[in-house]
Amino acid sequence: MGTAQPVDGNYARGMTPESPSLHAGSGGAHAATLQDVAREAGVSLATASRVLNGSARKVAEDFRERVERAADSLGYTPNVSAQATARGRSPVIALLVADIADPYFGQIAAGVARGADERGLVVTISITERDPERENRILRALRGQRPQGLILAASRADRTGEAGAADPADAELEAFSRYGGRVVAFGERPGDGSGTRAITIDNAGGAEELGRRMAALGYRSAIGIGAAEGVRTSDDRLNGFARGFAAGGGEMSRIHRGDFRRESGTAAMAAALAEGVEPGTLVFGMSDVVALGAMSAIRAAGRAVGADIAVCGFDDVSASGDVTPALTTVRVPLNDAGYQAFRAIVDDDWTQAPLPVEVIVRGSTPGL
Amino acid sequence: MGTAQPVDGNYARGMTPESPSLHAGSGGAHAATLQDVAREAGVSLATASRVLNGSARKVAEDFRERVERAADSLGYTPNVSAQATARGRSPVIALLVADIADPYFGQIAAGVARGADERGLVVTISITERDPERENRILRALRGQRPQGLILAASRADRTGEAGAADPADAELEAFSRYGGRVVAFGERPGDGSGTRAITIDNAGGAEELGRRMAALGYRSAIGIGAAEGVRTSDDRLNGFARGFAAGGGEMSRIHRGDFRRESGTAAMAAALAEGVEPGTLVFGMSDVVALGAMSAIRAAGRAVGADIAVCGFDDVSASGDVTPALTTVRVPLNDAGYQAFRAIVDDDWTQAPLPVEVIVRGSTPGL
DNA sequence: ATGAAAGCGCTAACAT
DNA sequence: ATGTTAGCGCTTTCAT
Repeated sequence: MGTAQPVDGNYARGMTPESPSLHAGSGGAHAATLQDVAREAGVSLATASRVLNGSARKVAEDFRERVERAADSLGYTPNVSAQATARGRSPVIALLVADIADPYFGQIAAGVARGADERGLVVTISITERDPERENRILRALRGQRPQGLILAASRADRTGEAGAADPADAELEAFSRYGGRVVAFGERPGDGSGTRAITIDNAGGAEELGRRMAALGYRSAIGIGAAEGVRTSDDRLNGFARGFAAGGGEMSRIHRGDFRRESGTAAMAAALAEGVEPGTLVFGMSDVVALGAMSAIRAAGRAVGADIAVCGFDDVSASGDVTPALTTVRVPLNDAGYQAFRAIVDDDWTQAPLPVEVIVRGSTPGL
Repeated sequence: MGTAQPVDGNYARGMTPESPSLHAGSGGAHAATLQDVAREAGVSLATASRVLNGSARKVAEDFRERVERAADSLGYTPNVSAQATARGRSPVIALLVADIADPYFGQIAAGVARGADERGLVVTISITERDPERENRILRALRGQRPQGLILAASRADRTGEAGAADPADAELEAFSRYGGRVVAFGERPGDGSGTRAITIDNAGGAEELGRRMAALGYRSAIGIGAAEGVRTSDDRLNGFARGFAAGGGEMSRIHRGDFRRESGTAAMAAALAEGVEPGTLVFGMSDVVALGAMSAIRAAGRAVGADIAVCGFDDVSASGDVTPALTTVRVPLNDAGYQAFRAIVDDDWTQAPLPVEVIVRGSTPGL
């Protein structure tokens, strides 16, 4: 146990679905079962099962062939649910994201999917919409799937835990790992005594370096745009940036808070502009998506991004390279991070491979 | 049959997972089963089952309460796989996309997920990477899940079918619908006598209108950037645009082909530039992602987007509004389209709701 | 090496 | 209204 197995031994065996018997039944026919295959091949259920799944070779060559031919001609595909109930474990990895249309999660999901495919695992995806209650509901329903693993991206997992504050989700997660499922969370989980594994991105370090570089460019005053206090990713990035920026002689004058959505960045920036923003000020959006929103607010206010108001973000989602001026940011290997999460689920002895972050200076932060 | 049912009657009943008995077993404990609940409640398996699932109320109030209390205290969650094997149908919708990190598919996926959540259905996601062989493999493996439905976004479904050319995937899809699953494809499927339902986006119409508008803006010469010939979405958009543009007195001089990826747009545009592009020329990228790639190639070549070389695209992904100049495009309600696909699966009597496309003129195509 | 048979957790007749 | 019981399709002892 622990090591994932292919959902289906014959995953790659080139069966031809257009075999005759497939076209037999019309209306509500039923898919061929193992029974059907066994009968057709004139062998027992057990033998058919042994052939069609990777159990150590114990079947005589001629039997094996008969079975394979039968399976082929019937267009047999193992019923995953049945396999799961029989085996007591199902070949699914459940992925929880806040919003799959957000490029940040899209990248992560792509990485997870890439890994899952390698192992013939199925990935299910659930959307939390950043609503904790919704997340709890989903978590509970997910447990019913008895997935091999659970990947929490952008959930309340990403919060600074108040010591002793019992999160109902915690119990749920514990139940998960107790029953053999592995839980992987993006961002450190505070009170995790349980088997939860964490995928950590060096948010603080990357942001600090960014802050330093921005100070070196000549910026001295910055406005931060972040999520609510207590959201770890946001806090780490904001604090890291402030530290690096201060080290270079700059100062983060104020922080406007919202959430991770683009509109939030727009609104925060609009608020900042309403209070007045000096030319030469630097705006640090805690994520590219938010920074992009801020850029649009800056333009909407008739100001210019760059020499007038500089902007930088974090993540390096693909849109960041497309805007003009292109957005200065910190590149995060999100796809790899997703892949890592997958590995954290399937590898018994897992240690996170480094996920190097890298500052990328572009036109949105010209030297002063 | 046909109408989807919630995966779990007690999906929303607020159970508290942190109940005592949950913490009983340590190591490889097993999740509470219906048996456990029935025993704890002192009722039969059948009664427990009846209570815990929505079957018409036939259970006395006190029994019902006893069962619910027991389920609650044991932290019971129905085993979805077991339910699926017993019921003969599983609560999953399988979504096939080319690349989940692509905003086009991300939006669609979000719409599908939104719908699935309404019905308590699970959505699994598979990545084809636009590789037909890979897609076939996935299709075959997916059949094993016996999903209620299959949503094909960006697959070879989106190809002009050569009459009689037997696509191996076709047989697979037919098998799907024969066995009760519903198949929904984005883009018309040519030879679909089978139960395949199609989500159609008015690519030709939207592109035609775009072409007209661009001609009205004064453009007379356009370069198209599209996918390989035979890819329906691309063809429809290219042809529609050419028609509208011609109607307004313009002419699409040449077409550079590639695929749907951003880099493909960059490469195609680079090729076009190498051949020489007159100022005042309009570039129509068959999708925003491709158009964005083209914009970057234009800049890389030291040319300017807008008055020098105008660019327009199709889809209105969110990045299109962020670039400067912002990209003129045709807005497609992708999220709604995904939701529609979901409905096409769960509604027996389904007819596609209109998915209005709308031309959005922005700075990348200034009037001449 | 092969087969018979007892589960896996749940549903759905069929009794009572 | 409740309980009994035979499946669902597959895996996996346990005999042979």
